[in-house]
Amino acid sequence: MGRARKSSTKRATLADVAKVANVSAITVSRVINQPGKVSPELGQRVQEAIDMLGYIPNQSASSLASARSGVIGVSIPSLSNVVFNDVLRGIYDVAGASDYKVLLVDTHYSPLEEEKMVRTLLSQSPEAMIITGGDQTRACERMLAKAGMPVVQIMELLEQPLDMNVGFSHYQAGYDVALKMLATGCNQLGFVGARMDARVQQRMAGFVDALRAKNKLNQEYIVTTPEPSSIALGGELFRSLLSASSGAVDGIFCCNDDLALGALFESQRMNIKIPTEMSLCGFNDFETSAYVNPSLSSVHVPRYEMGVKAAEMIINVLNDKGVADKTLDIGFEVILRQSSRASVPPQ
Amino acid sequence: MGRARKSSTKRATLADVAKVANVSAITVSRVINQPGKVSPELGQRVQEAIDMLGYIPNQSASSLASARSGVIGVSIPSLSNVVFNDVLRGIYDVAGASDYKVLLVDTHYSPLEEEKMVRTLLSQSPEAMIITGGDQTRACERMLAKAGMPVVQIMELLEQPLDMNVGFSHYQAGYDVALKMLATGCNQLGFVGARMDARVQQRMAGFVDALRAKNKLNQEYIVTTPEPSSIALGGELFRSLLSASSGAVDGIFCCNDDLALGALFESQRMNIKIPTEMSLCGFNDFETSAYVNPSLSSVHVPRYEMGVKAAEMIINVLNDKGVADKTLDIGFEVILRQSSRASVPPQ
DNA sequence: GGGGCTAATGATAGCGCAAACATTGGGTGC
DNA sequence: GCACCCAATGTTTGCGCTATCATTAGCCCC
Repeated sequence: MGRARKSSTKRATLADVAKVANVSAITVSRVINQPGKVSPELGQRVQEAIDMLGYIPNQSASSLASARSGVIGVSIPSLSNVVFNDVLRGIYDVAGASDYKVLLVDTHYSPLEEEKMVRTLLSQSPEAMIITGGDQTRACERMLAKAGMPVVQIMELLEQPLDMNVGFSHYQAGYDVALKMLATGCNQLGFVGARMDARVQQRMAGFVDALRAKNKLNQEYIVTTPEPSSIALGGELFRSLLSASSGAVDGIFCCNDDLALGALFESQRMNIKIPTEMSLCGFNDFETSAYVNPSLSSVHVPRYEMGVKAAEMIINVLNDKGVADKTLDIGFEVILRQSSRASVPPQ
Repeated sequence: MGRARKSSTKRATLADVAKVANVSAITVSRVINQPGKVSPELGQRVQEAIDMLGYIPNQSASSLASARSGVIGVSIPSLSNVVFNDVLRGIYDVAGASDYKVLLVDTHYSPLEEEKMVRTLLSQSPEAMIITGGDQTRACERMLAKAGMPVVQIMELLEQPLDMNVGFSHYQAGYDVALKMLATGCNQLGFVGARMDARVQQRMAGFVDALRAKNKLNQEYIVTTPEPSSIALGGELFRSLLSASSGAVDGIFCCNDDLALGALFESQRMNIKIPTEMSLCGFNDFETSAYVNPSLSSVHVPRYEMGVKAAEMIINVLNDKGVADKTLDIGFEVILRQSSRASVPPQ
């Protein structure tokens, strides 16, 4: 099958182009990679041969010969979590502008799978890597160190980054949310979390520590599950927390906006008044959160910028421009909306 | 900078491993690629050498020597549109299970950029390609044809697919939505669309044709914009349509759930009763749509399955298993919820 | 006007791996 | 006991490209 094909059955090579243009192979290579080094007339002749043959360079051969792949490896925990979309967009935008390709893998939130995926990425000889968080296995860290390439860890701020780091403090964000919710008059604060990956745990730790510091911590008001987040789950956990607290809770910090929206929609169905009977705050600031009624308080994170900065750091290092600071705190902002007591006008 | 590095400064090669294990290079290659062909003792010895050196195969060299890259190229119009996430997840799940890597590019909804990106993908010598829709440039089609590899076009059903095709009829979906909305008692139907890519245009065409067939078409009730969709935009377009129709419209088909949710939230703020004064229907069936109050009618599409099927088709062809049918209609389902007159119980 | 430059092009070699073919050393059948 | 076969391992070669080192021709300077 597929034997018969128009024109030559095999992909054209540099040598084919060279023959047609009546030049040496290396000249064709230069027309493609260093056009300035070839005289305009010859360049044009070669270009015509390239077009005629529909020549597309073989990147494997190029990588092998030059030890440069033009690939940046990126590892994220989940393709379905919208949060990573914006980051990815930032990475792709910057990488694309510099003619780097992005090889993307999904670790399903598992360090072991991450290790396997990083191995896969490394086998492609990327020139740099962007990975999520700091939960790598020892073996994974060793591979990365051995590879000796620029690495950026994103999403969170690490104590001891492998190399470079762009993120923000989830702990501080959780802490700030607690303080703000207390300031708006909540007295019985609860926490709802799902998936419970490292970053969610940090948010929770900050939230809990703040409550403890203010002597407002009630362990029974903390509901978590390893299940992945969803709006449906947010509704369920909301009900769980209500019954666990016998309805005493008057404010809930949900570890992300999925859960928070689920809680908000469920509270509407249960006829619980928001924010008068119940305050809600999410995390990640989805677009929906700003427009739902009542609008949802959340923590805004400049995710696109985080991706951009991570990619820029890498491009700079690859171009020997150096990097001012190996660690960048991209920050966050707690945004109080109508789902919080001291409500502000929409948007 | 970065000169000093632990252990050998260069990545270990097959030959290095071979020397340590005191075997030939090809034996090491076999341990990795065809373990059954090596005796267990030797295999073990080689494996130890691999572990000791932290050897990671060089995929570029492997691709060059074997003419197999293990890469599937995937091209989607947008990284930020959630719709493609589920499809991608399906593709990644199937590809990963068969040890194929996915190289993903983003065309920003531009056929010209798609052409450039396809060229980039082809330079990586993928073994197959998954691309979105049927709007390729002539040059792009030519490249793909010349490459002579399996290609699956996804998201929509094409009249003349380049090769294989998995999708559904956006036209039919739009048509069905119109009929269903009319059946629930709407009389003055409007359409709101953004981005207006090929698929949105097909939905609109189906919707419009159905209205025309029922003699219910009013061109003034059609509001579109080339801007990308968002919830915010949904609210704006909703207002536009209301004023364009002097408030006469009693049902709106939004080309996606972003716009529809924006319209729904805006209608709440304007105190327009849904569905009694206004019916709404979106497209894509986001999770939010099922849980928002009132819940939003939408068109459900099995996106994850679409990704899975596309990847499976490719894997089958690559394994010479053949494919039953080169075109697969994955279908859709119009789901009426509380935002439609003949409302059904939530969920 | 000759030494020494640069710009433009070419020849050669080798990147790391696997395909293809070669070799070895038992087993197997009768 | 001998022809045959297969399993296990090795040798050679080349995939398509670019780094490196020639080579040539023009050119500048004093």
